[in-house]
Amino acid sequence: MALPRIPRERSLTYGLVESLGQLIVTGAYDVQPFPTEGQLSRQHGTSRSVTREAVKMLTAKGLLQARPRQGTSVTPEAQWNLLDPDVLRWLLERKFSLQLLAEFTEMRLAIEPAAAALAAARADREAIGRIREGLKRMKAAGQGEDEPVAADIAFHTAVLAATGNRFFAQLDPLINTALRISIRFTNRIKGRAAGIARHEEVLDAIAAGDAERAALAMRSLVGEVLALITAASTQSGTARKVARRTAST
Amino acid sequence: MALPRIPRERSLTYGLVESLGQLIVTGAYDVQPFPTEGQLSRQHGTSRSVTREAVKMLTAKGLLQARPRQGTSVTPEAQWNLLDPDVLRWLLERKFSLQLLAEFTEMRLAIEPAAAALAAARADREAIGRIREGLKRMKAAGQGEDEPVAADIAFHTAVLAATGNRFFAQLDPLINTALRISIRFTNRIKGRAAGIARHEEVLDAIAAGDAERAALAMRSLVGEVLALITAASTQSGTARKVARRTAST
DNA sequence: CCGGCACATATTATATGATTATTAATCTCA
DNA sequence: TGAGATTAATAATCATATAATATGTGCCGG
Repeated sequence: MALPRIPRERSLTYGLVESLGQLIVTGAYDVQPFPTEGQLSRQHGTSRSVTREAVKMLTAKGLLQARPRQGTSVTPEAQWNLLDPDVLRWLLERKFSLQLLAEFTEMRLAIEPAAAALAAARADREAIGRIREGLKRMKAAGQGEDEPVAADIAFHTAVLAATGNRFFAQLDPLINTALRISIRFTNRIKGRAAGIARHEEVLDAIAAGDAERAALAMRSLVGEVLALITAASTQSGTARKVARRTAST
Repeated sequence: MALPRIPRERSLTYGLVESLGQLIVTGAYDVQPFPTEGQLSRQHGTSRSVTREAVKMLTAKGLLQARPRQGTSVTPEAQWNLLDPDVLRWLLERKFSLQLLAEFTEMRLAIEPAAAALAAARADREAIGRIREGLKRMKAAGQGEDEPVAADIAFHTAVLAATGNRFFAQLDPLINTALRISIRFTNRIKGRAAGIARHEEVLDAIAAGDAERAALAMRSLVGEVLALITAASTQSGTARKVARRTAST
């Protein structure tokens, strides 16, 4: 069997993109002006080529803008491409806020029920099989840390893929990232048993080709998550605790 | 009054990103292998710095990947970041397909009703004012080419902004691009009078704070567009005509 | 005191050439 | 035949130089 090709993605440039991306989203450059190319190079011990290429990548993601004489600067947050997986990841991992997680979950609440409905309408056998597989993994998973999370993610990924719609599928990495954070968070509050039952409901409806029921089931599933999040953002004690825990990861 | 600052965005690098992006999405490199850095530089008359930085930007958008000895290559289409405004624009403008437009509209059908509901629930006076303004512009607009389109886009933009949710707002440039194409297309088929009435319905519901009605109204609005598109993709005559017209723009 | 205009200047943009690191492909030898 | 060494192609990185471009800044005339 073919060896799982190891993607490098660990060049100086990519490393710098990661570092800078995280620094930017955490607001490190909100007070001090963004350094010039030369300063950046010196600070990170990279040549100007590497620096420039990293800056260009961040520009492509909407985080930076550069003009001669004026220098490079962080773009206003409204222009950041939140739908870029890297940007969302940096934000959720490095500048966690219940507000942001809630807003993203609001979008999930729009997307995932529709995805379930599309999957049910499409009724692709193979795709449904993969959803079922995800659910099985959830049931089989012990109380460890990693596997239950991976299984849950596999379930949602499979639903998105089953839509046969490239844009829904494209949301997968975003939802993955948010789920990882989200699960870490909701697990604190309630057990997983009820969750599995709800997931089962979604699968049943999709397998039965009942789009409407699938959408409703998925809506209640995601809606519950959103409810937990918004509830927590009022009782700020929990919120702060999670924020701290996440930031330190 | 402050002069409208002219964004440059017309450097060699950005120009090359545009050219290459369009070439890539149109499948120009599906048969021949992607050129090496040196070849690219010669072909486009740019230095290697510019070439490399453009390639890096396209890498950030998921269109390219590069490894030593193996060279640069176009990533499989599934990995393209369709949610990047540039990528979507290149695809819709240079490689128009009813299939893609339909898939995007399916996503709009998930997003926009939810956005309308959120806007209604939020009931931000000022934001609703901007929606109303968009509608007024639609009514006032003559039969010219540009203004009605701009007004329609302003309406949808205002609704997305009124959600107060950054992710919904982030979808704005994508929906703008798709709308421009979409309108160009649906106008061929039916007049605009009915459209205005539907838009009015959405505004009324939002202004009344009736989330459910707002969602329903928006759903029927977008649903109609989707119906037109899917209907057209069966009778391929129209489809081909639009495709040609779009490609030549 | 004010407004406009030329100009110096800091910074990014572009160009060029050389060197290094990586890795697919090839070759060698047991 | 297969494992290990070698080769070669290519991106990655570095270093340096020149060009383009805004943005103050100061001068001048009113």
